[in-house]
Amino acid sequence: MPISTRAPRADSVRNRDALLAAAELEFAEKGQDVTVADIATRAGLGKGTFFRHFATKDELLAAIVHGYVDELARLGQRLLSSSDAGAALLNFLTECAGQRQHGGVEFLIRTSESNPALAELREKFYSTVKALVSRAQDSGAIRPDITGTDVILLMCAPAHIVENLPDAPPDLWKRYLAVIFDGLRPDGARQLPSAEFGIG
Amino acid sequence: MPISTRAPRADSVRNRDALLAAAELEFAEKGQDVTVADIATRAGLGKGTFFRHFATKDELLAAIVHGYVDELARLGQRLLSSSDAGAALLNFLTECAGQRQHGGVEFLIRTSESNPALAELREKFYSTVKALVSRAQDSGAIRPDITGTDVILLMCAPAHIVENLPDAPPDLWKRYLAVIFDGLRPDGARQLPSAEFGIG
Amino acid sequence: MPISTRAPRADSVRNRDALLAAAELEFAEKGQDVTVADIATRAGLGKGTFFRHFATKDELLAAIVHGYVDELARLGQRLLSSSDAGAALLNFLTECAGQRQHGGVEFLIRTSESNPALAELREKFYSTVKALVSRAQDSGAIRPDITGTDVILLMCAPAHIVENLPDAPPDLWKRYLAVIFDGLRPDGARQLPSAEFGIG
Amino acid sequence: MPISTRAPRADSVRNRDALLAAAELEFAEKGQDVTVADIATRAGLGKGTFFRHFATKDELLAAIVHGYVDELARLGQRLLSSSDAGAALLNFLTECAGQRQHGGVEFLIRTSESNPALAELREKFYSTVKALVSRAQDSGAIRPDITGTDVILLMCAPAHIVENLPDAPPDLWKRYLAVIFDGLRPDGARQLPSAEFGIG
DNA sequence: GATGAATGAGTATTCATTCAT
DNA sequence: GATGAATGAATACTCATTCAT
Repeated sequence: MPISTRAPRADSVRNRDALLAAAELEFAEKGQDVTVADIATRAGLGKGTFFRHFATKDELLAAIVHGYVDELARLGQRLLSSSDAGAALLNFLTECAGQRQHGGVEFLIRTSESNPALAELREKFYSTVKALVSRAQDSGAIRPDITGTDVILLMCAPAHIVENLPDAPPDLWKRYLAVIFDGLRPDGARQLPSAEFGIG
Repeated sequence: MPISTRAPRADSVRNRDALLAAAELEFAEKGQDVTVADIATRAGLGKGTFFRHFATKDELLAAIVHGYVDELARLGQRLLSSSDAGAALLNFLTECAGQRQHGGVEFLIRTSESNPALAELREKFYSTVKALVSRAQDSGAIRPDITGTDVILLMCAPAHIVENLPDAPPDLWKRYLAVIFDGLRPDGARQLPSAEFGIG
Repeated sequence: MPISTRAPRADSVRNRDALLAAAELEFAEKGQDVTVADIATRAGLGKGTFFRHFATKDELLAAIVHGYVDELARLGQRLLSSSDAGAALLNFLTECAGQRQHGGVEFLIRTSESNPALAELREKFYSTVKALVSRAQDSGAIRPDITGTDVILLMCAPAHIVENLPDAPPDLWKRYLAVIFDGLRPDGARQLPSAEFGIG
Repeated sequence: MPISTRAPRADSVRNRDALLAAAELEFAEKGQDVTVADIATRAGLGKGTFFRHFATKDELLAAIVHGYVDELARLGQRLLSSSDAGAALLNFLTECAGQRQHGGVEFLIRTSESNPALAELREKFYSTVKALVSRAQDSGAIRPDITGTDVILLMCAPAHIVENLPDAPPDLWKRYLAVIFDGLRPDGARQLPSAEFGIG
């Protein structure tokens, strides 16, 4: 098969990426009220093209989340071989909270099983986090009564706290990640209630 | 004057309360996308009745928030005279996070000055929290590098973390409040970044 | 029967008049977009009272028109005995166009037969105008090819022309009544088309 | 480029025209209370299609008025070079009053400056009428104490007079234009009151 | 494959009219 | 009799999704 069959595919990939990038920018600027038309226009494409790539607006959302969480999961995997397990977890959480689309993990947590690709990724992401937490606990950096589920849930808090906060410095979330991470440390840890809940 | 002259007004109050209650339930269930029609139906009333009581959907929201935050502000004021300042702050945060409509404080933080009653309440609430934090710091229960703004922002996190989480035990938020509160303690506190932001 | 039975009736009349007066003021201020609530409030009454006096908003409108047109019809009757028939017609048209509620005649013209009182009044009003026109023609003040119907229809024009005209002097309508009246005079009158239409 | 690339646009234009036509019919039948839904239905289209073509109900109105008045303004310009200035003005006024959508000029007079295209057209239209009047006065066909503003305002009267008049012959308005035009003639003209008002 | 026109269900809000008190 | 609370049909406008070109 000649090059001609590849050309449209290359175009198609480019369009898909353009839509994803445009959507991220739009979401970052306008929050949840973004319209499909806005995304398509920003990508320089027609609405019809949008729906050729994503059957649904939600599917685009899932694709964004997938790309984002996949990246984090890979990072987590890499950090599993770090020698300083406590620093590894902190690095990981910093990346998780710091990215533009922090909403990714939240979305992942709350999305139903309807999307198989996402469900699979979720398993991978969760187990990675749990492994990171486990190693950090073994190294004494994190208190032992904390579960992987706890960290997964607490992970989104710093970014959410500063979301939509007018006039806040852009790295304010680092401050709240620091507080929460201090809360995860063994120093002066008090007894925690209700441990029986596990996610994933 | 017999009760009969007040009766119609009593009905009206009952309806107003029904609308507020219905709205809280709907918000809790469906998030921010609740429709006026749903609220009215849930309250067993017609749409028109909704608008007799609240000129606008936003006005209802403001009313819910006001009632909720006002209660918390009063509680905070009472706790200011408690002898154990650390316990007082923890009690306060527990109340804040534990109520159904935890979104109230978040809403308060992000609302513009357009509603004077709410703006005034915000001042009162903020200064109460700051006073509680200050006293807790003086008593040594809270680390000194934390500001009132920090506590105001962190306050909403526990409830938000568990929001919309399927199958979670109803008091799971207490666990995350405990972690965050441990992070606010002086024990093993690490240096915090970017302190120059102040809210209110 | 003692005085007590008269008191409510006096009140009733007072309320009805208050509603009529309030409605005229509201219409004058806000045009056609007046609401029943506005009228009732301006009259210092409840909406329920409004509907006790007028089964329908339209019925109130009809009542206003009736009062207004009735006054004009009486004036017309009086002017029928004036010695100067031309001046009588001009006086009459001036009154018709000059009143606040000039819309009355228009309303009368366009209203269906559904309101018997109004239908009867219409007959009286029309015949009065026709008589005034006829006398003016006999006296030579008005051209002979003009019908009563013509005058009835032209009557509303001056007031309508200046209606809703921003910054116009309040008596601008007199200017256009003068032009139209000059057009009704015999001097230099040209042939008129299509005379076969008769109203009333 | 074959026709096929233009075909979708042709459809769109057809729909736009259908909406304009439907709107004119609806306005003519029901006055100002026409609903967007009615217009769309009459055009055989969905509501959404209406808003694809006109961002707002008012914008459609403006489009109708613009098309109509623009045509009249062009006619007026052409008539400016006619040799019989009096006949030219009468022709012009006949066209103005005779069109279905006579409301255009009225709308133009009363519309605020919010629409720049319309504001510009208004200037053009006004100056054209004023020029026609001026020429007619110079030729002795029109009395000298009449202003362009007077003619602009009087212009709408014939059509308005017969508007919504049941059972009236369709050209009845010509009769009232004739009367008014006779009133504009110098023959037997009486003194006019209050000349100091100027529009445009 | 790409485009953008068409669609129509959905949303907040208004207001004449009814009815319980 | 008076009141004003309740009602719900009606209205302009939005937006995800479909489909003809």
